[in-house]
Amino acid sequence: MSMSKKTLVADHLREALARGDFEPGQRLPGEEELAEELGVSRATARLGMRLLQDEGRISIVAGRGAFAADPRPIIHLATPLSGEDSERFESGYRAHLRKAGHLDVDERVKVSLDTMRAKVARRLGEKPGSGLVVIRSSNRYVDGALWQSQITYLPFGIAGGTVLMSPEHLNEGVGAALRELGFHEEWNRDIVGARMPSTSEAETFRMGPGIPLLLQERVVYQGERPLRFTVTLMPADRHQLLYAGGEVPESSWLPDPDVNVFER
Amino acid sequence: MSMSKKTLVADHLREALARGDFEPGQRLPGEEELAEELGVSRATARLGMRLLQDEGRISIVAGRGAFAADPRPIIHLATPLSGEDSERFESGYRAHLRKAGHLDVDERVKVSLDTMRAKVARRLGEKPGSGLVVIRSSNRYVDGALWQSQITYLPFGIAGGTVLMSPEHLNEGVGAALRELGFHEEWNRDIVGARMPSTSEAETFRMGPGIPLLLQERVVYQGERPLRFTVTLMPADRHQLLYAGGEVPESSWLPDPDVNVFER
DNA sequence: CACCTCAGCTTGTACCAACAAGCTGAGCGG
DNA sequence: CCGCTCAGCTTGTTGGTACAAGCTGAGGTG
Repeated sequence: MSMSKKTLVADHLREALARGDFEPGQRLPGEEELAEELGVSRATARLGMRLLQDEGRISIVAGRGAFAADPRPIIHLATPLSGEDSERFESGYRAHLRKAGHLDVDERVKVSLDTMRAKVARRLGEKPGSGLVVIRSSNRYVDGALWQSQITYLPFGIAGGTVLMSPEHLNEGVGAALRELGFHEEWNRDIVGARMPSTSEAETFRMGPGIPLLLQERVVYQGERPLRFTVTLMPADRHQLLYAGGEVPESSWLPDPDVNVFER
Repeated sequence: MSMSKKTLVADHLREALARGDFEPGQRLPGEEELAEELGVSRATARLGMRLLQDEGRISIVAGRGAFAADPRPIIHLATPLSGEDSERFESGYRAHLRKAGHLDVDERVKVSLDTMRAKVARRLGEKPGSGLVVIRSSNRYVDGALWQSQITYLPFGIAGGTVLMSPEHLNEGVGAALRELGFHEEWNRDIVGARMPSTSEAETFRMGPGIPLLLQERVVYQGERPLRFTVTLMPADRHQLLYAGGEVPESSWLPDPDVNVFER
């Protein structure tokens, strides 16, 4: 069984990467060079490199060349915390970003009002089409590129006419605002999945090919009543989610920055 | 700003799919047909279709054609449960698969003994290279294809010479076995991420291009002592993870089968 | 020194041609 | 009726050519 030539090209590069011939971020041989070295046409070399790109191992930039991938995911604490814990982590999150060399962190919040789409109505336990939802979209930008996109849907019966409808007066976050309004976020259900981004999503997140999108959906309840529904989109090479469960010792909450599911 | 032709091909198909012109699983026009219809070469039509494939929206099969994607993820309850709850869910998981029409469910367990790799040692809080680990790899097959792959690492000091080293006598699962040995799985830390599969991973899971791999790493502790480290690999079009947190009402544990983060 | 332009390198797009390989179903033979 | 073979359709691979477009740095201009 002989492999196809493009597979040989891909294997050649994969092995070189596994051997450590190239530091993360370092430039690899170009299409022309690789084609000559392995005795294939430029088209074939290109297809082989594309395989590596689709595996997320290299990043190809038009006009510059191919570079060894350098994923540095940031671990998010996804387990819901009580008030002061959540603040402690929030500051930790920004600090974590700063420590990784990302100084330019910006958050933009937009609030709008709309009728419920079918999916949102189902999550919030309402009849589709009928009610209104307050939609809070919060986009975090790091170094000018979209880092994380979050959309929170709140039933109008809960958020209508309250502080939750003004983007400015919400420094404490949605959870704290709900608490002040007399609601209690008692429990939540998260669903985590992944899919490839559409071309437009890949653009706004500035994701190269071969990078999946991590999706988190959270519905927060008080008893049987849904308080909010939050959808979070994150490029998977920059985000990983931490869930702690059971009787977690006080000292073990914070994530270990070295933990990373990409490591082999 | 005029788009490239392959982008036009991709847009043409994307819109047709969004319009609902094609049922999930239905065959789309082929490369040749599409090329003629849009006045481009077969090579260009091919590139355009590949974009859609990379987005996970269509699935291309050699010799047959392209088909509208039909993701039907199964929701896994990822929140650790106490004894009887976990059994209730385990049966629910199989039932869920059966309900989705997957009758051929098989699980193969292999056990081996090895020295610790650096990563495993770090998670289990041991010195790298020194200790031994018991490695339990459990692969679940559905309809003949690998559905989920799980590797559990147990320190030799815990699992060595016990029932955990024999694949057969472990119907109750690793958690129950640890309990019988006098250990208590008090709390855990999960990290969830996603990346694209390597070509070999894509083969064993029978994943088409454009489908990411969902990764879950779990370390289970008793106090400060790590009891086990489990890595789970799952194709993201067939798996989504459910995490419940806070004071969850008794009646709300089971996942709603209609919940699906892919729905727009 | 600051700014701009542009040559030259690299990847991106597009087309053509030819053959290989995978899949299905019609049709033949037992 | 069952099973096998094979024609015919569809995608996969490879080579070739040509030009477009993105990026960088050298070098000129003010």
